[in-house]
Amino acid sequence: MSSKVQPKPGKQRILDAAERLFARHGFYGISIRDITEAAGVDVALVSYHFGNKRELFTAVFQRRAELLNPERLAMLEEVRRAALPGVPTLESIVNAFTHPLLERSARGGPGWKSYFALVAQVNNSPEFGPVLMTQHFDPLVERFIAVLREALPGCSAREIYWGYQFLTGALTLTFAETGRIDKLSGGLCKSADLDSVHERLAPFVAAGFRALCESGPGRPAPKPKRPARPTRAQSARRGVTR
Amino acid sequence: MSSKVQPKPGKQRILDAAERLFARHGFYGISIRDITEAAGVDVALVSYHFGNKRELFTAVFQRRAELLNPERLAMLEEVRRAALPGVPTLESIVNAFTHPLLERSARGGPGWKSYFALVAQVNNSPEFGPVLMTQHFDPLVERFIAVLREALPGCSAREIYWGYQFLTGALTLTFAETGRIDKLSGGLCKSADLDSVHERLAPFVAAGFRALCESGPGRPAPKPKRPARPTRAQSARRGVTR
DNA sequence: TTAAGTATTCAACGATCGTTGAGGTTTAGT
DNA sequence: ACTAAACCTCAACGATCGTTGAATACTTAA
Repeated sequence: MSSKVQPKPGKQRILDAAERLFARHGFYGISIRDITEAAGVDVALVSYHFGNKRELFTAVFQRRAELLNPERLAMLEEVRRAALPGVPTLESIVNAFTHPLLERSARGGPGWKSYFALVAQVNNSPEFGPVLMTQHFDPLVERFIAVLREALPGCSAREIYWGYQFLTGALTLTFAETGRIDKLSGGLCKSADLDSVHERLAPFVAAGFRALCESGPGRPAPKPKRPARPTRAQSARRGVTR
Repeated sequence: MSSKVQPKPGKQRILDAAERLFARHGFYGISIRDITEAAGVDVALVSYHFGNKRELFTAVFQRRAELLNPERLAMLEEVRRAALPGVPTLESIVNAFTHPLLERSARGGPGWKSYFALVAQVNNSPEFGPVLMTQHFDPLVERFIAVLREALPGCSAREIYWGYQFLTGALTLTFAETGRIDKLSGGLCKSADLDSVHERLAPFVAAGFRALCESGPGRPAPKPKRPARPTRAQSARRGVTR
């Protein structure tokens, strides 16, 4: 035949369709038949190529993580190297963590957008999050946190772990691109405008880290030791003006 | 009979079981039979009380939102009133937004924990997020953002909307309680330790808001107008040390 | 006590679910 | 051209899905 109807092989077509549909409706919200019909292949191909539905899910999750993490790691080490003999700025560290993601989400094509939306759902899922996120991202995150600790030498590890938690929460909700901020802002902000996120996320998170680490070496003033001069956090808890 | 086997009526038993199971496995990950078996009632009761599965889902989502939002709104107005004739601190505003949630998640019982985990999943879902979050939380959020704009008079609305996006992302991932931070930190941080979150989230987010709004009245330096004195965000984007 | 209305159970419907075994087609090596 | 492996289709399996109509139990008010 001179021209093939389906240029891509079935395995990739399945991965692409599964990525798009899983991202929208979750693992249980999409059937194997939904995926294979969207991919234009037979139902049995999923079992043939991936074993079962669950393994297809992890294959989708793994495919782009393997492309992403080496680049993020290299960028982190480059940031670290360029700062020698000092330590890199918080902004540059956070940027190394988020830039490869936001860049591909903005200009990497629809597959990347779907992938990050899928990561957002998985990250907030008690069922899949602990398994998949840990499996595919933990080594990278541990290295990232180690560099953060270098950049914040006086800061306790707990503050940094919580800061990372806030960072990844903000980042993944952005990736979900639910369009909610579009409605809330009356069109002023757009979920798909990842460049706007790119400009704002690193300064936001870096300032948050600094605020966490300014509160003290160990705990951030859990109980008021000096009632005459309350910290900002304590004032906030009582609803006091500044 | 002297003692009834099931003290609660079936409708509430269904809501409780659905809340717990939907929070863990999502809307499609749980069948009506899973729910009714956990509740100890017949399958047909879901259709009788709620119409269909989807309406049960929204009923679960709505039940505690109705209890929560008036309290959050009242706390926000109280914070605002106490600050007159000035404006409340960012910390106190964020606290009014998060305290009623974190307090109930920490000490409100297992039902509340499940509920917030469900909200976390819905918030990051392209399918359910725009519908349910908008429907049940938008009026509250709009009021919250209006007060934020009062507290940040020189700040553009876009910065505040993006800041709110980062806030709600960090908050909902915390509510998901996937246990991932427990593993990452080697037990140093605990997902269920909402008091630790409570101490840190408001300072983190408030500092982030200030950083966003310091970058300029309109846009936060999207293109370098003065290359001789780059902003922190631009340095971060290039991976430059400080 | 009776009647009305609400709450719950029972049994079953058609549809769709994930998976599989057998068989057919295409590709690659020799 | 032959073979073996890889790729894909077809048809069907049993299980489970959401939903429903009819029948039963319980509660409430007259």
